[in-house]
Amino acid sequence: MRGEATPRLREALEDDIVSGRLRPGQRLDEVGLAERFEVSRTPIREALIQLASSGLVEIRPRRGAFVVLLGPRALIESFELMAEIEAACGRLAARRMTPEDKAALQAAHAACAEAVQAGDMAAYYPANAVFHQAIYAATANRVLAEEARRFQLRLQPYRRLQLRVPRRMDASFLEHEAILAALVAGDGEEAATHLRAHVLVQGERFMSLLTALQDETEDAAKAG
Amino acid sequence: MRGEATPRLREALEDDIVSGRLRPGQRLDEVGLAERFEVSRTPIREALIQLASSGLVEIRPRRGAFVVLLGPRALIESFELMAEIEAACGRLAARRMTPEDKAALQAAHAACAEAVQAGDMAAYYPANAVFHQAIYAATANRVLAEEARRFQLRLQPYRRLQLRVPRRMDASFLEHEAILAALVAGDGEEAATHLRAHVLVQGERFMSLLTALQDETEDAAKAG
DNA sequence: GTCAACGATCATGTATGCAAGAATTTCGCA
DNA sequence: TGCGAAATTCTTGCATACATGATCGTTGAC
Repeated sequence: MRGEATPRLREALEDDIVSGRLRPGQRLDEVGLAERFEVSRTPIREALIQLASSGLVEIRPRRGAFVVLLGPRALIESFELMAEIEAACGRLAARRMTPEDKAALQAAHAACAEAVQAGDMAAYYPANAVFHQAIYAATANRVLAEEARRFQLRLQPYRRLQLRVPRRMDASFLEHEAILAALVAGDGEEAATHLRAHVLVQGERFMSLLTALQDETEDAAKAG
Repeated sequence: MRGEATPRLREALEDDIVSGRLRPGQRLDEVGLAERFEVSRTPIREALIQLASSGLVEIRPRRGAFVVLLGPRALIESFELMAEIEAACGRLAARRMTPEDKAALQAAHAACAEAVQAGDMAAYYPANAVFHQAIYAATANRVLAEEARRFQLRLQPYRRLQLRVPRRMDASFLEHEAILAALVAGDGEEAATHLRAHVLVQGERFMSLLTALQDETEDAAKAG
């Protein structure tokens, strides 16, 4: 294996976490990972440190690395921050969008529309991510775009659960319509407001889902 | 050698960079640092990776670690992002400030006032940082506050140069007054607007200063 | 029978060793 | 004397070795 190992490991682990193959709270054993990826512990450790800095992993000194498990409070706060970042992206994107940016955004929106009409949630979520990334790109601010992408990744493991919220996809798509309209019209404040609400409502829906799941778990615990 | 070395090294290097003892663009030799701190290369590498993730250091594969030197474009973009983050902090803080938060903010403002009256720039800059941190704390959102602090650190090496901008301190203090008033009045949008402008103007002043310095450097290069 | 303390076991944190790529210097040639 | 190429040197990236602190099981006391 010639290429650099650490970046490859970071991406692989990142993908495992974001895709849900590694669950929040799960312990990441250095030796185990080293064996699995057929490298020594050193690049594993370096990858884990990077993931910790990007917020996907938590390293407790002398106790090991764990896939970050955001508590209810941290989740609310994270969605709130994400909402503000997205709002900022919308503000700036509305003012600076090039025709190419608009075309890319509309294409992403069309892909979302297709997924909605097909009722295909599995297709909607990546399309949704692309839609938002198109907004990031249109800000003409790479630092901001990178920050937005970081947080998108960070919340990805939790967003996945939203698949279980009924009719969320249709609502999301309607919100996208309003966002797109504001952006195309060049109305930054309007775009910011819609985007903020769009992300916040996701967070709220998610929190209710979470409490519901916790109740289920508690009931199961009591029953078992 | 007691306690963990890596966190200590990270903090030490962070401090060196933020304080300006290590200049942007400077190379960070692993062996040299290992000797200086009397540890092996391993914890040095881990500290550097962490600093890279927090944006203070850039690691170029096989070429070493360097104190991040933000180009003009990245600087503008970073200040723009910082402006949006601070604006978001203001929006939320205005709505959620407790009496304790207000007291802390007013105390920080008073410390700034003292520095201004004394004409003491060296005292004003830390006081200014405390003022902004008081706003972060008042958001009641630790994730957001942490993010704001990260970027404050990241831009610190560049802000220092602003000491040379004449009358910036007085202008900054007047802007603080408007921000404080909006926050105490609970007007989130007003606070956000003032904070955004406050940070953006810093960025703009800084950019003009930077181009001036570059001209000087070029002249010196031509002359030398 | 329960709890606490001690010891064995294991994982992490750090040090050291080694190989491959980058930087530098020197040597050859024009 | 100036430029280019090869070889040397140096540094990074990864592997391995070792020590310290955590975890878990066992044993003993109450």
